[in-house]
Amino acid sequence: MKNKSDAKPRRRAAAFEHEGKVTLEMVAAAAGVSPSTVSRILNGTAVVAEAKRATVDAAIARLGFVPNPVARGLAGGRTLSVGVVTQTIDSPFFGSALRGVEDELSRAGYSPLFVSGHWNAAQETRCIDMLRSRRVDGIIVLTGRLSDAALSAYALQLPLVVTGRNLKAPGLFALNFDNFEGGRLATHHLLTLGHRRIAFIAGDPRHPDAKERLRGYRAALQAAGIPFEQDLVVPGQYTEDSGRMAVESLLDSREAFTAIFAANDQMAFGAALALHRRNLRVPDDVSLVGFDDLAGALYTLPPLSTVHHPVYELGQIAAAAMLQLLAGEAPTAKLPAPRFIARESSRELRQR
Amino acid sequence: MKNKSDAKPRRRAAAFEHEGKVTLEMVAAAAGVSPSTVSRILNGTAVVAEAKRATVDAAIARLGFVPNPVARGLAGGRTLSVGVVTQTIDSPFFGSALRGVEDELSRAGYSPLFVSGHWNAAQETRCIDMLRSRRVDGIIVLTGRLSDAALSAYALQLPLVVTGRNLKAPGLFALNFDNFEGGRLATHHLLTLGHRRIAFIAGDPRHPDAKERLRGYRAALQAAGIPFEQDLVVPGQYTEDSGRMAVESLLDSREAFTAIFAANDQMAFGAALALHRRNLRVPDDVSLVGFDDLAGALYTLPPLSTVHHPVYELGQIAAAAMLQLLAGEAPTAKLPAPRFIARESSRELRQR
DNA sequence: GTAAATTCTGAAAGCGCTTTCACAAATCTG
DNA sequence: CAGATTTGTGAAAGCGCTTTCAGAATTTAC
Repeated sequence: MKNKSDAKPRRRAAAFEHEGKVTLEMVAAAAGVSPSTVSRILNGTAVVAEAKRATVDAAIARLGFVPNPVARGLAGGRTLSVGVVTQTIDSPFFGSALRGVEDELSRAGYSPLFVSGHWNAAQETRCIDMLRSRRVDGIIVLTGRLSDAALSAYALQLPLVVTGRNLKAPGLFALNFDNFEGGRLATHHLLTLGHRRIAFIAGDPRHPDAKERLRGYRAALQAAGIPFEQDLVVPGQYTEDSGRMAVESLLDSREAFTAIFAANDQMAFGAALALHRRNLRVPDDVSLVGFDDLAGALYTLPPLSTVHHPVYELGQIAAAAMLQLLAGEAPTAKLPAPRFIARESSRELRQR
Repeated sequence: MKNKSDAKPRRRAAAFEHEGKVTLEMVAAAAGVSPSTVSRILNGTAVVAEAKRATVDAAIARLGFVPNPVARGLAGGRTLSVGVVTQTIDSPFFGSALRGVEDELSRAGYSPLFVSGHWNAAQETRCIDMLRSRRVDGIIVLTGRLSDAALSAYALQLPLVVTGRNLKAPGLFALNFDNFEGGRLATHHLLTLGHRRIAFIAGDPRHPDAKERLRGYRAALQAAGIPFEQDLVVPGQYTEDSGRMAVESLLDSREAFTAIFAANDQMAFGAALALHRRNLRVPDDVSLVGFDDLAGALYTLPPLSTVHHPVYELGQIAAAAMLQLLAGEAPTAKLPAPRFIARESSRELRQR
């Protein structure tokens, strides 16, 4: 009795399955060849006589046959899917990257399998194990907290593309953006406008990108002969709210500044709100620049000056590199260099 | 020779595969039982003697066995994965929903497979076919352009959860937000503040939600005894830029208005920019309200008054409903009712 | 105490495809 | 033109699991 009710959904599922599904075997029968031959034609694994190939192609078309990726995965070890470890699927930053991955992968008939690591090494490890158990052909890791050593170890087992770090290891391709140069560019922009006291809202120091952006800030300062002041640097977490709080603590500290460089756009958005609340106008009272050039940066009031980070391309290039790895080639692609986009949130310093 | 280089990556992939993978068969051998028994214990398909169950559990733990979902999918028809047809993976709106889906699904050991339909019926059809070929156990369709008839047909073949429409069909569960009420609420809010000439930036009329929101706007107007004016409604596409253009055309038309209700937040963001460019201040010169309560609505200048749309919950509930469908139960969940969130972009009308 | 009904469990047949293996046919040597 | 190569193809063995089927071991019934 218990059994009966248990079986019900399963039986229903089974009924769903065999719904007019055309199998390779049926194609073989229809074309009068063996399944092996059909498989070979499908995969281009071996040369097949032109006549047979034509017959089989015709049969495939006539029957509307679509190979079953699940069976393929079991038999061949290839699933035509690649895992993508992202951090937060609903962030404007990763969203673009995922879209780039998706577009590029689907062009080659691959499907992405997205999982979120939530900036947590343990979680990321679990994600990767899950992806492996699902037999993905390769994994793209977008930034994250996993150690280089851990990643290198995984790369021994299946092709890996990682972003946000510089790392050389067998079976692994790393794609990095020049965050240092970006940080330098943004700071340089403010310096050019005459700003001398530039506050910096930093990202989490565990992030290599965050560290690099800070390094760029310091380098630009140094190049301009301006001493670095620790008190002008406030910590943030790459979220809007942390940007807001950073500005508040900055204002409370009574440290003088005429410009703010936020290590990412999201924090810049928060910073803008905090300034607004204190009746400070951007850019008249304070110049504000961000980093990443998120889609939203165009629609803040005023539109945000920022460092363009080609996030969509990042996803695309990472996916293309994965495809190359899978094809046994060695990817060489690089990300475009950072560009600063001056919009309306920054202006020349005027004497007050 | 050609063959040799072709074979290389494949062989490498094969080497990756058999990397210390523990199979069910090995567990069976270790526990001294048959594979069937192990399978039964894994799936709870039948009662197994307590002693054996213990031995097998021990063996599973000792060997660190993890069942292979691919094989399971082939053999049993269940893949523990559900397809999610979204429209744009990098939209702030869908991002939240996807996150809700992901969180809820993973709680039950299922994985989501995200694909983007890009507001295009043909593309969505392709996505669904792809998901079916990958043997997902069910599909969640977030809004989209597919006809109700097409969805009902799919629902006959595998469990379906759809959002953004009211639809009753076997094997299908529809989850809808009360967009009419939301539209009414937002308009009512502006009316309460004394506004009489309220412009409406509409969404694509092919969207049922967009139509409902407009209907809500009209209903509120009517309830207040204010005649509807076609010239105060301008078309948009749910994107920031379309919101910007809508306001520009509105301003160019010289139609008088004191408030704007944008049918979604993204258009409200664009609208805010357009107003700013024309030196109109929000909310002093024009009140502005949106719809959706995206994460970004908190960080616009000024923070946007809007209708809260529980998008994350939408994803969660959709996923939970799918899980119920899969378990053979009939879901009954409903979305919370719309709430209006008054922030700082709207204020009482003052005589000018 | 035997016949009948219940459990529990293993053998074996797939799921839909890939891939080795071997063999027949075609092509090439000298 | 016999022997050595090189194709092109089919048979069959999996991939790792689920699930029927039927037999063995218990339990229940009369």
